[in-house]
Amino acid sequence: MEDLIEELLKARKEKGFTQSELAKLVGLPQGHISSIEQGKIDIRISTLVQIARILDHEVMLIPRQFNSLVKAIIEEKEGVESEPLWQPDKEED
Amino acid sequence: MEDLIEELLKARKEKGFTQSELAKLVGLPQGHISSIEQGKIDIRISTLVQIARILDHEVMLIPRQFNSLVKAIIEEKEGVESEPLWQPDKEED
DNA sequence: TATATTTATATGATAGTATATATTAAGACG
DNA sequence: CGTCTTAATATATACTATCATATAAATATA
Repeated sequence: MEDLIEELLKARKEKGFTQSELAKLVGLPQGHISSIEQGKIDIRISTLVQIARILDHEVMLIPRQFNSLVKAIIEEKEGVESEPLWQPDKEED
Repeated sequence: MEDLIEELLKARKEKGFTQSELAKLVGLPQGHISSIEQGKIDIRISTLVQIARILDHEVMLIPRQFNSLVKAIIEEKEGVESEPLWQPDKEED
């Protein structure tokens, strides 16, 4: 859960936003961004989604079976050319 | 944001849990599950994460560029054999 | 030091949460 | 049919935490 917060912070820095800039874009007070990034509060979903969107991210529910695959994609862990990272489960009908 | 809630409901049904069963597993009152699934409240991250975990899901922040790919994987949209769904961006150093 | 920029804190209104209770739904059986 | 019982979902009220507004502290730069 703190991971999500860390990612928000990382994403903000990557986009070069200050807390105030992000706050204005999201429509929240800057103080909230501060509290959030310090892990002082347990924000609501709508707040998370709002911030994530401004930072070009989407909040998604990932079925556990796909966790590592999705993480690999996001972290762009390339290099493993030997076997495919993913192939569709044979479930046709 | 309501999508996330719908997915929680779908996941609960798929696992065959009642609201009470889920509530007990998560450690929340059943009434919360009810309110959540009715979309009456804007729950906190920790609550979302707790419920998701019990339902074998993980809450993740997906960079926008990977949205459709991740969705395709999750929805197991197989069949598109012609071109690869994903290949690593050439960013090797 | 003075000034500007960025981040952190304090306090009252709003909304999620905990506990308990009520409503609804479906079956069993006289 | 009627109502008894049990399971499943929904609501009511007190308590706690987020959120809004404002202010303070910290950091940097000249």
